[in-house]
Amino acid sequence: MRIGYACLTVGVPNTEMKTCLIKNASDQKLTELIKHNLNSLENMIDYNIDNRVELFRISSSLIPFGSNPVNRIIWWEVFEKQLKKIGKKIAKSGMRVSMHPGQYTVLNAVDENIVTNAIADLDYHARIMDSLGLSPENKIIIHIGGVYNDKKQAVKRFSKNYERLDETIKKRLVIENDDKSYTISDVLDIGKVMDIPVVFDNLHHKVNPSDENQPDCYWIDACKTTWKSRDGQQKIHYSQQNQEKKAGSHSKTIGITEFLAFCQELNSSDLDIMLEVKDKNLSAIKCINCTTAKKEIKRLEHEWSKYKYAVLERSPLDYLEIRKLLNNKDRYPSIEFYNLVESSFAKETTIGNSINVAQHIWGYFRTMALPSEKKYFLKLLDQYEKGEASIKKVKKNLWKMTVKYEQTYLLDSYYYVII
DNA sequence: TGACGTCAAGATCCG
DNA sequence: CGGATCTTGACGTCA
Repeated sequence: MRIGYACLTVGVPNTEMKTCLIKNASDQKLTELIKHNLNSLENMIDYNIDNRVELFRISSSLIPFGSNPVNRIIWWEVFEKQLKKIGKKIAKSGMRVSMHPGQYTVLNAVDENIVTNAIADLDYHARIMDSLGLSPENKIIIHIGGVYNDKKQAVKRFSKNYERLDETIKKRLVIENDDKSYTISDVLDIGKVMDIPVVFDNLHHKVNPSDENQPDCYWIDACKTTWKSRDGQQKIHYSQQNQEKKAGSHSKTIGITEFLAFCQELNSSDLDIMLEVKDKNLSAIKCINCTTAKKEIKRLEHEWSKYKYAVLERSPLDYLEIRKLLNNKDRYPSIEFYNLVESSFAKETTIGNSINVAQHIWGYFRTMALPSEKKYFLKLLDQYEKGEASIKKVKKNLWKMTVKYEQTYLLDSYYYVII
């Protein structure tokens, strides 16, 4: 089982995707942006390799306006070398990547212009995969599209337009159930007839269920038959409901207990699970650590080094509890560990806790900080205590110091990520 | 015509 | 002027 995350990596410097407004999209600007984004992608891939993340979705915004005529850069030639280099890293590490054009790429549209745009967009996505030199198991996932008051005709148009696609797209294309129009049984019907692999999305299914009432594992098994050996291991999308938002909204983090219960229900574990969740790589590593066969305590200790100050800010009790939990080096208490982290994140920070943690972190720079830096920090902290400055501002200052004085231990801390 | 979803760019406000 | 916060953009469907 491989578990991964989508598009962006949180808490890792130099992994941001840049873009611009279409009116500012000059050749020079676009070239700069592409160069920047490819560097970010390479950093994300490096991060994934270092952290044993073997499944990853590449953002569609890698090449700004990648399928818009405004972008006339022959990027696959200009950046051929770096693309090949990144692709080699991916393939060599055994990582599987994918891409997912958004809800606005509609292959079955009535308007021919929109269909042409959709095909151009799929061309663009396939070109990325091709220029990375990746095999057809690295998929491009789309939804069926609109209904236009006549699902039968709409499906027919999907099939017809699918046949117009180039082989380099077809060999990678995968279809997925959505949260509004096409249920998993709709998509399975299409996938079986047209020989297209089907991705099951559990949350879309919850929001837009099939008439046939069956548990998730039934549909996952049903989708399995659409995955041929040339397609690689079957993939699904997994997410949890954000309780504070409307149905279908992704949760901030993956609740580990709920995730493991889901995994328990699965009939087979030869499955790739793409998480769709706000905290991205954080949840991916959590789920990987709780399902891995390599139960090494040092993995949890490494996680703890990143989570500890964010936990301490919310709950000193949970902080002590986790420290105690990780004391025994013969155990691998991954589930208890993440349950405690989640439980602390459910609590609010207090001004007292935040000041305590900020002072603790200041301790890393105490000996090298300039008097002026110390004065500014103390002033900020005083303002924060009186409600005149935000904790964000305090953290920003501490981040600046962390970078300046190269405190590597703090550079990875989620203290700066989870605010 | 606006909501939907997503994220960063761009615009504007504030001290 | 720099930093913080609000608004816009880019895409297509549907109510």
